[in-house]
Amino acid sequence: MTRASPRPNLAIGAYRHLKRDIIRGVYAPGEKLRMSDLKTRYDLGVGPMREALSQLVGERLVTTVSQRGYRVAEMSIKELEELYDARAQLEGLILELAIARGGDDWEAEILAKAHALSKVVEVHSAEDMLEVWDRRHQAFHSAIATGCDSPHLLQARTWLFDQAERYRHLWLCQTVFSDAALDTKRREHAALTDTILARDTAAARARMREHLMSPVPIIKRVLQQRGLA
Amino acid sequence: MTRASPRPNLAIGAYRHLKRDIIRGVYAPGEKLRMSDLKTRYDLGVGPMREALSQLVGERLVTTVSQRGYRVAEMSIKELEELYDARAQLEGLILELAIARGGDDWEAEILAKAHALSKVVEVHSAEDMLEVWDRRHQAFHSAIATGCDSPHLLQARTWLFDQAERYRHLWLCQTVFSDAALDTKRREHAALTDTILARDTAAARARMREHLMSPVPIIKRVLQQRGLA
DNA sequence: CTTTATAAAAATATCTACATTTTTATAAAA
DNA sequence: TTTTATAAAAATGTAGATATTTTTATAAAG
Repeated sequence: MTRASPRPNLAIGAYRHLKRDIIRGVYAPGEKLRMSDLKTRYDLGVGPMREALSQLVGERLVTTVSQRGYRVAEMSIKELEELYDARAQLEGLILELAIARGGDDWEAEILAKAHALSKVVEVHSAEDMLEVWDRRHQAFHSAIATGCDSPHLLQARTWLFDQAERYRHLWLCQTVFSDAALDTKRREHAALTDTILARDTAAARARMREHLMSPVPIIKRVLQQRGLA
Repeated sequence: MTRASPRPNLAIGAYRHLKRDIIRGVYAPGEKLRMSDLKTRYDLGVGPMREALSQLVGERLVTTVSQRGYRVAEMSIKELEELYDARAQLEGLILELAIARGGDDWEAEILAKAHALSKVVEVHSAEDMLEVWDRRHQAFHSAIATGCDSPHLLQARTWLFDQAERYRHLWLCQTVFSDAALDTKRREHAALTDTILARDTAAARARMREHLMSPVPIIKRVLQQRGLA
């Protein structure tokens, strides 16, 4: 009988909650995070709140200068472009390794996840985009990546994803896919899956890059509208 | 006149100090980090110490379970092998991008750093390995990587390096290079530099991988001697 | 108008006391 | 011997008080 899992301490809840709020754009890029406000919003004292912030600093979603408080990390078009390029590059590497290393179970998992994703035939709201489509979308891509059989590369991938998530959130909230757009995405995913199952590395990499970069112009426009250079 | 930089808070110093101690093996893998001991050793109270630990948890050098305290992350041969493979893969990607993107200044910087590294003609102690040779060695490799022109990929690289640093430390402390070994390393670095300057991506990648993986058998033996599977 | 100086208000960072949880030591039962 | 129960000791986590630093508001000087 293993020991029961202890109740998570307050810092853990605050970390999760604040991280989620940052990603969802509750705070503007560069916005000051004042302790008096945070204590109230997340219902805890200074100590655990500072712990949560420390972790988010380590994750680069929050910046800090001693005695000058904490701020949400900035966003910019320049960062967007470089970040998405970096993600596409790493995803290409991971995909190549997965194609070389992944077995039958890996293929089966991709097909299962692609199927679940394709079953989303209509979305009505930004909430649907986030909670329904994008969950399955992420699961699909994770299934592909898992074949690389490298926990550390997957962690680096996760970190880049976390950095990109604020930008992705802009895209997903801005964009409610029409039926036609969903159909287009379904085709993209199917074509990507085909190249992967065919173990055609070059084609898979090209499709993956194109697929990953497709939200960039949309996000760019949103950032421009918000006056972020 | 810009504002003076405020004095770093206590958590920052503790973070740096503890991180350094972990990397240098002051604590064994998996060792319990007891707050009463940490407070004394790093001369501060619970609050800032917990902040420092939070950041190290985010960096995966420390693990924690609520109510059960903190521990230094484990090490293993399995992790060593996967981590070094991941590093070699990412370094290969970064090298390929650097060769495609780097200009004349980048080449000049590599030559300068290679030159400084080659000037180390003898090392007498583990301290020399760390403070003299390895500083220049890291600077050489960083100069190469910088050409990829992707801050996010470089950050992912840094994170992998941090994960590897405990393992590297075992190697560097275990291994005081003889003059002959230094000469061999010098040749490796020169050959690597040649392939880079020749913009021969395939050859450069192959040499880089071989070079990066060369400490693995040594580290493996050290881990085995210490009973880490 | 801008700059400088000052005081007050607000924010930041840390320590300590203390409630809660976990671990350790010990004794008894199986 | 191992397992169980109990109490004591130790460790963990947090709130609140407080010292320090920064920011804001205001007035005076240039």
